[in-house]
Amino acid sequence: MSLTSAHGRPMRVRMAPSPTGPLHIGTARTSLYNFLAARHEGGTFVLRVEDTDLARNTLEFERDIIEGLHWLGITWDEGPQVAGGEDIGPYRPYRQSARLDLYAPEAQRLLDDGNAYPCFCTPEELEAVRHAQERDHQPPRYNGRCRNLTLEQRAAFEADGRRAAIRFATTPESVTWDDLIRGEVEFDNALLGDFVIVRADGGPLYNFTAVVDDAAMQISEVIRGEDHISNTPKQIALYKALGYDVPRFAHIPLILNQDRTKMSKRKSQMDMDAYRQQGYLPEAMVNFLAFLGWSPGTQEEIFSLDELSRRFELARVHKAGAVFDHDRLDYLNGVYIRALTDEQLALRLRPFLPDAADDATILRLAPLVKERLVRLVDIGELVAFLFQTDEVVASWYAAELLLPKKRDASEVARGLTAARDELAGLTDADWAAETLESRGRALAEQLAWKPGDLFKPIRVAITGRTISPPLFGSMELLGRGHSLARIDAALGKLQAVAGATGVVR
RNA sequence: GCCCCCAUCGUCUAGAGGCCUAGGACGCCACCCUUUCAAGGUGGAGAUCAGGGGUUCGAAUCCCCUUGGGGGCACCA
Repeated sequence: MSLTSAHGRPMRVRMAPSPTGPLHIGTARTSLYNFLAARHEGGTFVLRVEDTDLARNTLEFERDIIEGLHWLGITWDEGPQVAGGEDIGPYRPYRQSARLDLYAPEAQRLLDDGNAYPCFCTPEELEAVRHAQERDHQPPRYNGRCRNLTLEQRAAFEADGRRAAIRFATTPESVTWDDLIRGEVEFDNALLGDFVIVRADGGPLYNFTAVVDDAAMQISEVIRGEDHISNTPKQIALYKALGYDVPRFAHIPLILNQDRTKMSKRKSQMDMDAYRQQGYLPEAMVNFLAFLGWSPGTQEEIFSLDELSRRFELARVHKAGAVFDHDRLDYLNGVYIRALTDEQLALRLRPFLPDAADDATILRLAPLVKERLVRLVDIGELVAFLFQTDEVVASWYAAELLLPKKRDASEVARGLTAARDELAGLTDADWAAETLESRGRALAEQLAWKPGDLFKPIRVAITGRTISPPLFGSMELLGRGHSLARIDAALGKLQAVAGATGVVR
């Protein structure tokens, strides 16, 4: 069943992030697609760190990217497994900063074959040309000034102290490739202009290093974002000039902001770590990301990473971009939270709760909040009442909040007092949700109140809010002493109001 | 400006000529359940398949044009 690549070998794909920023949604999604394609085909997934932009890349970002991918459950067969760590795999090293020596000979080969030439133009000169082209409504591209310099002219520039960049000499011809997702794509290289492959300071540039490395690492399929489509003709020209086999290309659709522009930091939350810190589960994130541009063709929508590996096919990836829909992510996160056992949920909740919360309490809490959590971080607000003093909780609400519709303060005070007396009769040992509920209901019936009317003031007294986890479970967790104290505090507040309006209890 | 890509409910999508008076999910609305909020259940609104031409007995599905949207045009990646 395993498909073979363009060259008859097993599939080898790669993800090549640049550690110039933290892991973002787009990188994660492209990594996921590469990972899934490799797993589906029984191929190899390579991680290569493209850190040639010395000015912008950092080890911290590399760590964020690697850890973020691992958090999602994405693993790779070759490449660094930890930031700054040792590379694994037969094509070591996998960090471009450690491969610098490999690019120079290839650039020299291009020079020797006449496929590249030194360019002495300064940034200012280039800028001037660009401006002139813009003014004349010409496409902005290199004018080829240095392409046919004589040896004397080159020597003169060098004597002048100028350092040359290396430009690739583009052949004006039409290139075509059969994109795995888009089908045949055609491009006229005459429009390209001679692009720089090595900077004047000797630093090799992206289009060049990517080609040299992908060839060296025997990459068979290049799966990357649609924003790279326009790099493809340049790279194909490089592959050919260097005498390498050209891999197959698959350009996946972009992830979009709400306004359908390419997802950007400005308009969307892009850092994966931010989602992690808010308590999005990696399972939900993976499921969500996978469907941004792919679907199995059925009505199923909940998939684990393993199931995705089994079902994912590049051929089913869409061409159109997909908007990142937070509502849907939230929904999926809820689905995955609800699917957790209490033990699993308790474990995941730990980092989102105060240190005062002990493991036993968290475990008892889990079933109470499971159906109410959208993100794990929401646990804080939901159970804050458990970790605050009775005084603080009392300060959260005004006495009016204790009153159900159509019941005044003195009535509620009466009901609450009855509840307090009833519950005070229970021992610590009897203080369990089931008992509390049956006593509460019996009392409501006795008073001829709707249960809800009696439970509302108790709820506010216990939790300080009108919205809370199930009342009796909450009281059980809070314990007898604090529960009774909080009801007393509520009664005190009612008294003040009733007193002010002249109503005697 | 030039080049390339794309186009089904607000959003994610099903759909590879007849099964489509276009299906599912999220979101939204209503009702049910219910101690609040959720969760769950039921139902509903929501897409003249961007528009126009073809091809065909028959088109969301194939072709062409138009329109709209996006991406790219660095000594960044």
